[in-house]
Amino acid sequence: MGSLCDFCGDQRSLVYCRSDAASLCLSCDRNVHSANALSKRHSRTLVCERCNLQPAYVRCVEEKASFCQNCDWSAHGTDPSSSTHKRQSINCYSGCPSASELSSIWPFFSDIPSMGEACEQKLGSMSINENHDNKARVSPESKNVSGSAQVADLPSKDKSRAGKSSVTESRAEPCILDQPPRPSNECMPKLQCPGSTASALCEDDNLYDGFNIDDMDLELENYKEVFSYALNNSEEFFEKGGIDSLFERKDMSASAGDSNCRGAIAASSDSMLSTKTEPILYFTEMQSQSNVSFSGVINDASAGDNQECGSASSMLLTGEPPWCPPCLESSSIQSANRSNAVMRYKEKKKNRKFDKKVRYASRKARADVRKRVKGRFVKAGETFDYDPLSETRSF
DNA sequence: AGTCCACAAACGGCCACAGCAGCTA
DNA sequence: CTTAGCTGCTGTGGCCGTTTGTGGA
Repeated sequence: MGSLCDFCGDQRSLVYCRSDAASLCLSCDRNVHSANALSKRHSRTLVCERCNLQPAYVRCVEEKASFCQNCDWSAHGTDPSSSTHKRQSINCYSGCPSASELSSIWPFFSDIPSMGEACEQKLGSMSINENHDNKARVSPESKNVSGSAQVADLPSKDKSRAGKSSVTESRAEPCILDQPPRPSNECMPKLQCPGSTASALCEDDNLYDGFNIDDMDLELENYKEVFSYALNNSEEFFEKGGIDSLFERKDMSASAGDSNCRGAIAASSDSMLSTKTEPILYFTEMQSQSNVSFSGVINDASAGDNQECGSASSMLLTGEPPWCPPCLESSSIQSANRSNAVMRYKEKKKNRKFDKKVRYASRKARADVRKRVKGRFVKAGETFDYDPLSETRSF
């Protein structure tokens, strides 16, 4: 039996929203995410059926269960008998898909206990198109299944920019191994997947082991093009949850990959507009995510066990590029949304903890007892103004 | 609307030295 | 091939100067 819905506390939670860091039942999922344009962008996926805490990224055909990366590893990574289980990547979705649309996303949809039934009851008559009654919003939201269409809608200047970018060049083949390719469908909710690059990474148990700064540097030209937008349009960037999304993704990357990277990223998380490392990461994010949204139906394997990359998905995976023209909403709604977004960003930033990881405890132990002068280490035996042990001053 | 100022927060450098990797004899 | 010795690099925490961000006048 799974955990209960974080919203109603009554029904069993079935889907996980990374942006909200919440597990929801289908009914609440729809209620919550049909509230406004921003929430519609939230990327959701199935909740892990083992831990019921993390978003699932893979489904085991044999066990008919969805797993987050951690649980997948514990279930399949260590047991030779189960390691051969056939597994399918699980797609993310946004908007408010109907039951049939969910079935399209997840072929195993009806296998999920109580899912199909609940869905038919609660979502049967629903369609994602309902949520786009405002035609002004249709272009980026509901009509968007293939990212390339978005690119085509871009103003000429941005179009050329996008065209030059490797982002558009990397669109393409569906990357799901086990799932049959599906035709593009305008009624389908947006499917958010990381594309071939990211999925390849995630199919590997050593997530981001291949994380290579040098490789990214090769894309510096593109990075500049893309990142310059964030510099010039920082407010809109924030409105779309950009910084948070970026940070969370970076955090994931670092923790999953190189611990050295983590410190650098965490230390400079609030100055992303002024450092080199982060825009590179941002570009990488843009690139990999764009692969997804531009290629239509792809897996969301990049999510992996990353609990925190959800916002990245919510912003970038929706297929709406940061340079996308704003919707034709009333200015008051936009203003309110922006205020809310900025407020949420500040709140999250405030609560965020950069738990520095000490790699060498022995060095830390020494540093903790080392005498100092104005914070600087001094040679043994020399006068000091601060002794961590006695917290006294020698002069 | 644009400019200036004050304040707060964040950032980066500095220091000594144990431990580690790589190299040579 | 193994071992010892050497060299160069890394990382550790607190302080401080500089830079950046923010809000009010």
